[in-house]
Amino acid sequence: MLNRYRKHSKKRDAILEVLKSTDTHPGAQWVYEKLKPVIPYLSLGTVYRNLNLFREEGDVVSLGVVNGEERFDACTLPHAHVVCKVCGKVSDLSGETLAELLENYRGFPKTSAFGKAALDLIEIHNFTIDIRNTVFYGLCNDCLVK
Amino acid sequence: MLNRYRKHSKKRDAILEVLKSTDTHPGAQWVYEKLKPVIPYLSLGTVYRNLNLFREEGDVVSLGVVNGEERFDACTLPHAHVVCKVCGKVSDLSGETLAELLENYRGFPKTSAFGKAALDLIEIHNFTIDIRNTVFYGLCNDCLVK
DNA sequence: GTATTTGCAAATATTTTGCACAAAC
DNA sequence: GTTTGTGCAAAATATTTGCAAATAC
Repeated sequence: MLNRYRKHSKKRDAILEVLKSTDTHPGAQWVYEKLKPVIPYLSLGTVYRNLNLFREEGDVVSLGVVNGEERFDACTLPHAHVVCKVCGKVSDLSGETLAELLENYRGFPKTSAFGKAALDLIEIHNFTIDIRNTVFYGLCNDCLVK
Repeated sequence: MLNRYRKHSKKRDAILEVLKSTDTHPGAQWVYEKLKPVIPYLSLGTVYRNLNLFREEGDVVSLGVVNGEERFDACTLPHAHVVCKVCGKVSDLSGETLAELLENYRGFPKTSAFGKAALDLIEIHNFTIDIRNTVFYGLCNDCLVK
């Protein structure tokens, strides 16, 4: 898409595109299985290499390892995530909801545009937090009733 | 310690003890290396098996995978964590600080004893969150200045 | 004596890497 | 034509598991 990469590659385009087409926050295997029927000469290694490239370039955000597999989000707007410990489902936490969580955090400037998702770094406990990598773990409603 | 396990084991005791003795939120390898000089006939598999047992029994909390390694906390009082993306350092987030974060979350009962760390499950976005597994990712001050 | 725990090594699962070939520019 | 990207297989890494021997009760 953008020309930040050294050379153009159809497979790289396809990998980013399929990531952007979903809100399931998938891992490498999912991307591979989704693309393999369309791009027969695709290898899993290429998916891994490009996912890492995207992360380094800031085109995707890693949500960490869920059930042994690293999960990614191609939406890089500042937002946190909630992860179900049982089924591994990952859902977005809207900037507005997060703002409600954080707007009264001591030291956080009340006048900031956080509620408008304009800020993604906050100071907390001597850590500079990237809110996009912040994960709340718990149980989704489906797994809770079981 | 407690008799919830089927049979007593000195090695199991030692593994839980060394976990409780530190605030570094270590992984299996760290526990193994710490104990190996003291308990020569200790195998890494035993550490893994007991860590999983502790987690199932609720004696330790998993903080998820940091730099490819699962990290644990033997303090099971409700508290969240902040993790440095670069060096992997894990720090505790006190119940009071977390309460500041959450006390104005819409729908969260203002009268609850959350600030006293008496509550560790919160409802958010259709997820029931276990705050002990909640992780804020970012940069610690040491890594930020570099 | 029976059931559980452990050492050890092999198996598993995910991700990374080396290298020859292909594609991009 | 040089540089970058990819397929493929092997390697690396963390964790789990099978099984016989050891330990707990």
